Amino acid sequence: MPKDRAPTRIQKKNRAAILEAALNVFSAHGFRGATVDQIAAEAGLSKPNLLYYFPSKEAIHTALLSGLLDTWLAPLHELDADGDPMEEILSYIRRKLQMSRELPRESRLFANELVQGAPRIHEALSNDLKALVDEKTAILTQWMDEGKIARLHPYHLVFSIWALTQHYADFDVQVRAILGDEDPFDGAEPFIDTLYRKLLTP
Amino acid sequence: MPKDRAPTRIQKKNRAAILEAALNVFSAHGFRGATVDQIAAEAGLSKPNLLYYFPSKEAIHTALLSGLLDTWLAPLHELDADGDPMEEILSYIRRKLQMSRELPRESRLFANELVQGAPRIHEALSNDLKALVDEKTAILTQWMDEGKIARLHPYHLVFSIWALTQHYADFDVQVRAILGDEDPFDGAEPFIDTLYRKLLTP
DNA sequence: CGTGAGTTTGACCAGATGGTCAAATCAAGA
DNA sequence: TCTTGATTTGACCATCTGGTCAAACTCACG
Repeated sequence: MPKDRAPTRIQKKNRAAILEAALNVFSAHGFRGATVDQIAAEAGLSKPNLLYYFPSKEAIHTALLSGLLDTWLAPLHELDADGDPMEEILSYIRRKLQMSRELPRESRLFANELVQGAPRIHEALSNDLKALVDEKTAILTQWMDEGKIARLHPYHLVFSIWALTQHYADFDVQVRAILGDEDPFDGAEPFIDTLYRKLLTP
Repeated sequence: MPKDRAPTRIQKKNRAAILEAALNVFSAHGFRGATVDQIAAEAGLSKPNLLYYFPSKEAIHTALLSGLLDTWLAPLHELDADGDPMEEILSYIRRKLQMSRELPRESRLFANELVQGAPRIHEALSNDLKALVDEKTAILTQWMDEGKIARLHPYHLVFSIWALTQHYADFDVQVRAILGDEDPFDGAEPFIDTLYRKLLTP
């Protein structure tokens, strides 16, 4: 195991390569379906060498998830209580949809974990995520109280945004099987935009 | 392997027990994460005995998926071109949501498969599912042409229904982590109902 | 009851998989 | 250049896992 001094050039490069490879493999096969050999091969390292940088498969997975959680929640963080309500929400949705488009592996990584009961991130859900959502739904509720947007169950409003945007990354195969050559996101963006404009208009 | 005559009493009982156990295990851990021993134990059989009824793990999975596909698509099948457009769509949505509530294991079984690229049901998606969706979106399009419901991209309308309803089964842990004790479906039903009333009203 | 088909199982196997270790190789600063 | 810590690897191990098989047991029916 590398000592915990300042990471060397090689350590930086290899750790990054491992996490990148792990993202590919874990998002495509889930934790149990991924093998250390596969990750090592994809990172261009031998298995013992990979295990020199991370003590176990579990450790790689954990590092990956916790490293990406911030990225994943960033769009919601940006929701600003002082902005225009409709614009704030719609641009949150656009950011979420863009993440599904540009970071589908990350979306599927979390989806895999969640579908199987989130054994490894249950804590983060009940703490960080819950806190963030509570903070932001308070803003939504205030906007509703002020009559700026339609009154709706704020938690379910958030769930609906997650569901509609992440669906395109998580169930990509299904979407494409039905749409054929059409780009999913070309149609999704205006559709979702229209949906929320109608829904949120008081 | 049992001969393919009329199945005996014991064959019926054991096959059913195996599929029930397999549904539990596959939906909770995915194909790769499930073990034959686990399924056998949960079905109350020894592993060799289980493999007397199904030739392989793969075969159990396939039997399960193809057996459930009809159930899974039934709500959409019922969408009736001759009914009242708004009522037809809303009751389709209610049926879908009810399935998420009552058959969450089935939902997660498919979710697991889809998130990982649907290696085992890709064909069914491109054939059966695609055909059914095409048939039903034709009805939706006609209703739009007649001005009975708002004009929207019909495929994305269907995707949105799947996303919003299945989200509650597939990502149950996350939803519950945020809602706490509140029953997810109590809030989801009126929310989704309101959403589609607003969205579909021309 | 006898019998043959249907059912069940303990013992076993081969390959996959996560992980270890000592030895070899490499890199960078003194 | 030399030394020392960082890096890499081949060989290896224990366990898990899907699957096999022959022998034993059970059941239904004549």
